[in-house]
Amino acid sequence: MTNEQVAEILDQIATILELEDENVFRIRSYERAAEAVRGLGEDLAEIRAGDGGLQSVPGIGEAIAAKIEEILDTGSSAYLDELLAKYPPGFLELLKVPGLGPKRAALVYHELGVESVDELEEACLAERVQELKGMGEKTEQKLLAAIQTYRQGQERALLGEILPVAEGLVAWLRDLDEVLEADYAGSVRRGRETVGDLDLLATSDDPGAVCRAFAASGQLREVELAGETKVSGRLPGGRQVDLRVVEPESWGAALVYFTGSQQHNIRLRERGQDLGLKVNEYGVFAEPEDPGQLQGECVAGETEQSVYEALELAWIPPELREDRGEIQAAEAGELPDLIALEDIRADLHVHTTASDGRQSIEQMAEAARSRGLSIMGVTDHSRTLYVAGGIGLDAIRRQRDEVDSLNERFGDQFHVLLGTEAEITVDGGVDCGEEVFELVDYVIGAIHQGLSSDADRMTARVVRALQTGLIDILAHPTGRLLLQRPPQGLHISEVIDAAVELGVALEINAAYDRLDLSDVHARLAQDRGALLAINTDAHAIEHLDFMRYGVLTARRAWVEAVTVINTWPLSRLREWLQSRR
DNA sequence: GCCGTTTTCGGCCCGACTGTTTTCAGTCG
Repeated sequence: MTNEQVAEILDQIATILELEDENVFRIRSYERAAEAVRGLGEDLAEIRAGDGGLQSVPGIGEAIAAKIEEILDTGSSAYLDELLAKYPPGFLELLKVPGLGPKRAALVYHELGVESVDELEEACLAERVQELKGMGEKTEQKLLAAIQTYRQGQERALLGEILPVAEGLVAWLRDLDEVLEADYAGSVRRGRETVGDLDLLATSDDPGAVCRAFAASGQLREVELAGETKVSGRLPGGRQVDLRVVEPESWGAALVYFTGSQQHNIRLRERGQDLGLKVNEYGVFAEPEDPGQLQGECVAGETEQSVYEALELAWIPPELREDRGEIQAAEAGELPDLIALEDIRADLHVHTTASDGRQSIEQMAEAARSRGLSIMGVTDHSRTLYVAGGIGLDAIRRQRDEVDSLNERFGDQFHVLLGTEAEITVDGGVDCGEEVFELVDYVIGAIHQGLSSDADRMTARVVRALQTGLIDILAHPTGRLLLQRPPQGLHISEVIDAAVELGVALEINAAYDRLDLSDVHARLAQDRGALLAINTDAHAIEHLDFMRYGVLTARRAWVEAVTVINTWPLSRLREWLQSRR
């Protein structure tokens, strides 16, 4: 049972409790527990066996701990099964239709016997929904439109697909005369690996004008809602976009509010309550002096710093705003000094035409240099990876000569290291013979084949490969492809421990469909004392720009520059590689 | 259901928008 699977069960329980009109705080507890589980780097089984057990996790108490233990032992929850039995199979799908929440889903089920999205559509077309209490003709039409939206699918998109779009829209907004400031917020600003929609924020003395201009701009395929302070619509690809425009004095408060995860925001507001302050998207407000007033004096709001300061907290970087301990750290003045893109000197995982890349070593090196890097490592695939044009000894000899002459030309301006991306074989061997090992400066180990074996065997295979002493960096450790292929069943905790013991650096592969290690795993790795490497795995010049996604993931993992070998100067990097031989 | 330098019981974030309503429920973020 993976943490994600357990989290999904907890979420399902919460969803059905909503249908049952249960106590909202009980529902929130399940939701918070699910999020807490998703934020764990270690497997639940491991935490269960450790000090304090499952209840050491904030948000998991006696009752939910018992349910998680049952899920870990049996693979399911009797409580969930009991709840599910009250509804037809597939009923929960109904709740994915935008605008149809638990109350109305329960209503159409009990009153009309609607059990699925298809049946909901039939009921709407038959004009039976509008006869229900609290429903009407307009609601029915909206539901029909929402069903179409739902069927177009694409619940989430990759960060790397959305971030450039967000930047384009922000630039467009900033160009408007009426706009004072503009930025993107939401999960994009937090740097989450996938995002559901795009949140934009702007300030203006004339919000209505900004909204009208945006709605009429042609940036959106369709406009779903256009008010004086808010515009909702869909991008040409169908992705949802929300723009909110606030007065300048609320800029910071709005940015905080629209950036933080729901749990982070709840924590902030609870903290405000404790301090006698009310926090909302317009500012931080003192208690009203006389009871007649709705709202007290505004004590902060123009900048994010002012909002956090009013809550007696240090400013929290957006990537940390997930309720994963950042508020406690900000209170104690113990926030990490997060790595930044400017800290990166090297990209150590780059392919060329020698295997399956599109450009030569020289072209990739020039491109890396023009991007401000001072070191690049060439790591074409090793021979056994036929499908990617893996190369053998002769080709690596030629690369060695080419790299050496390039370095002569670059002098101390830039340096190319020669590596190899060596295949980890099914038996835990490393496809890197003695002669190749002597020719290269370092070895990246990776698995591309035989991905289907079970977790115990997979873990043993990777650990054995690390123990050969041949590998300096373990590439994309779990092999996941976001929205396509789940991570390997791999006991990541054991792999991390082995990496720490053997001094192997674990990669955060920055390709935005991988981001592997993930944020939670990278955080665990740093906590355990592992070294990390952030590499683009570029197969073409433009892929070198993926570095930002790797850095965002590292920041979400609370990673500091000192942990990441790509931030080291050449002398230190060389020293480290030498010491491993 | 969780949690606690004011509590082991009694609290628990806040607001916008919409459509249906004579004052509010549902949904969303």
